[in-house]
Amino acid sequence: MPAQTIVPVEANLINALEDRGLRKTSARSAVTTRIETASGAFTAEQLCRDLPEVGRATVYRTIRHLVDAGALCKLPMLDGAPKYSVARNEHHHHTICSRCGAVEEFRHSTVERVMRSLEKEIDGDIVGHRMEIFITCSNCLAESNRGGSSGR
Amino acid sequence: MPAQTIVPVEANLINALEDRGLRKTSARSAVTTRIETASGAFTAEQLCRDLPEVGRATVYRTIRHLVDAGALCKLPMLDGAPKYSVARNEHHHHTICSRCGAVEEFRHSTVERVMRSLEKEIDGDIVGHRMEIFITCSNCLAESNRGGSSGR
DNA sequence: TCCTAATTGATATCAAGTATCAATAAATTG
DNA sequence: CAATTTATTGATACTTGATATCAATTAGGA
Repeated sequence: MPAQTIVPVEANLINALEDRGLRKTSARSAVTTRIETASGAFTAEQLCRDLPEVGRATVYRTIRHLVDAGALCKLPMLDGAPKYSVARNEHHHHTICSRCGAVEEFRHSTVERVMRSLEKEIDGDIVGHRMEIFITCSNCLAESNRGGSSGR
Repeated sequence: MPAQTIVPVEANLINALEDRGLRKTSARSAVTTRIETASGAFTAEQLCRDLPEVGRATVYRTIRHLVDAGALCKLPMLDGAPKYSVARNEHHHHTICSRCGAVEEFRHSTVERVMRSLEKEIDGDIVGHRMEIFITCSNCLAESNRGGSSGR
C-alpha cells in the first residue's frame, strides 16, 4: 500500500460517483473535471457543447447522478433550463445575478434561525427549504458604471 | 352610469388583464374563472386539459400575461413543469407539500428583516429574492397516520 | 353598423430531457 | 492474462413543455 495511491481530496465529484458504486469511466471523468475546472454554474446543454466527445445522454445521466449524490445543486430558473452548481457546503443558499446569471453560494445562520421560528406558524412538518437571492453582482455594477448603457 | 355596471372586486384576474390594455374575450374569461374557481396551484397542461374548448396557445399566452401582470406566481419545480398560483398578497413566499404538491402562500416579517441584514454581507445589489419551504402538509400527515403505509 | 386592430387556435416547430438498445469498456474471476 | 460478466456508452427516436406562424375570427370604438 504505497502512499502514492492515496487519491487527492480535490477530486470530489468523481469520488462522489464512486461512493455510489458507479464505475470510474473516461466519460464521467471528462464531465466531472470539466465541471470542476470551469467556473460557476452551468446548464446541461452548455456542458454538452463544451464536451462534444461525450454523448448527450451520458452528460445528462452523469449530472443526474451527481445531483442524487448531493454533489451538485439543481437550480430551477424562472425561464429556461435549470442551472447546476457544485455544492461546496452541506447546506447553503444561492445568489443569482439577474444580469449575467452568475451563481454564488452563501450561508447565513440567521436564515436557519428564521426557519426554526417559522415551524410554529406553518401548518404541517417542514422537510426542507430553498432560498435564492437575486442580485446585480459587483462585476455587472462596475460594468454599467464604466460602460454606461452598454451592459447588453 | 348605473351602479349595476360596477364590476365586483372578486373578478381579479380578468381585471388584471384589462388593466394592461388587453381585451376581455371569452377565452380569457374561461381561463381566469377556471383559475379562480379551482383550488390551489396548477400547471399549464392541467389548465389545458380542464379547458379543452380553449386552444393551448391561448392558455399559455393568458398565463404569461397574468404572470407579467403580477397576478400569478410562477413556481419552477425541481422536476417537471412549473406550477402557478394566484398571488393574493403583494410580496410573499410559498410552502410546497412535497407529498401532494399543494402550494400555500405565507408571509413573515422576519424573512424580510433577514433580507435587510444580508444586504451588508452580499457582494452586489439585492434586487429580489425567492423562498420556498418544503413541507408535509397537515392533510398528508393525517392521511399517513390514518392509512399507515398507504400514502402512495 | 362598420372598421380596424387584437385575438384565436390549428399546426408546425423548438428546446430540454429521457428511453432504447446494440456496441463497448470495466471490473472480476479463474 | 484471458475469459466472462456486468455496467456503461452514445446514436437515435421519442416525449414533454412551450413558442412561432398565420389565416380566420372577434372585440370594441367611431
